[in-house]
Amino acid sequence: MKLTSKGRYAVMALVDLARFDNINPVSLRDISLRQGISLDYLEQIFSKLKKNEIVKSIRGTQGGYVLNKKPNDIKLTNIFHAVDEKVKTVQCKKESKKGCNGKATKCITHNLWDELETHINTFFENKSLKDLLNNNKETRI
Amino acid sequence: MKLTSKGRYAVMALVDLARFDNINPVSLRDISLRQGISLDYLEQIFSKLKKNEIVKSIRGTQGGYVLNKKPNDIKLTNIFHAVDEKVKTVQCKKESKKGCNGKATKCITHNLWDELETHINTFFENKSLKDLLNNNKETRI
DNA sequence: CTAAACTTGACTATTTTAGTCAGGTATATA
DNA sequence: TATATACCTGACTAAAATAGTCAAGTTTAG
Repeated sequence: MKLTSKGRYAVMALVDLARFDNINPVSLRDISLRQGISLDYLEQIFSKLKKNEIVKSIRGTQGGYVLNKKPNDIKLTNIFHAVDEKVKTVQCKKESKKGCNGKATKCITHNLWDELETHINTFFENKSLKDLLNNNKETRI
Repeated sequence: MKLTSKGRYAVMALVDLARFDNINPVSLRDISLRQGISLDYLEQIFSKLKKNEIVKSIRGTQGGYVLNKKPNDIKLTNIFHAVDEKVKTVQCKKESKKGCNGKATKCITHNLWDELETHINTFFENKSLKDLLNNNKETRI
């Protein structure tokens, strides 16, 4: 099980953004350069972040992106949800008629995977952008 | 981030095996039928489980597989490790010269991903086959 | 008016996943 | 001893997901 680049990039970019948006909007070009992420790819990601009201955009020269909420109110859950990074541990549909794998009985490890999913999601719900900013004060450039 | 079928199947198959191996070795054919997993795929998986000394094999008619340890001593970690299901949250090599993404500075979210990885692995280290058997006593066929 | 920056949608190479397929070899049992 | 059952091994492959690229815009500060 691995985290995709899209999810990782989204978080990296937002942390980067959060550190610099106090004064002016931050351009994707800058984030791209600082974080080593393709500009085109960042554009896709920020389009989703915007749709989910995590960031606001300002067009034109000197434009860029700004956080749309306080860092403390942006949880990893929100970010991942925005970019479609979901935690999936089971194949079977929840509450489907037949249960798991088209079988009559619930698959024997179903509870386990549900537990795992909850365990991971809890982590994401308890981490906000603010936590990450605090974490990185030491290594601030 | 999602769990692959290989990891999920490995656990499902072992739980199935653990429930039936008290008397005789369990054939992959039976597991395949009960769990709805392709026999050929199961063979690949069990080859790895055997190499990692999680199961023993008995060849020939009436043969099959048997657990090689007590259910309490088989943790999810061991199973996942055996079938190469690893938890990967970072792209960058740990302790590489350049740090993350070929950059001079450690990527700003590195600690976060390490934390996440640990969080998930802790779950796997604390769950054993025995826990799963207990969990499913109610639904036992 | 023009360069910087956001906006949108389509396209694609690569990698991973989830298997299949085709041959084996060992052994219990009749 | 014949045979069916079951393990064993390696190569192959279709489909999906990932991680982007590419092209053609629109907006706006200066």
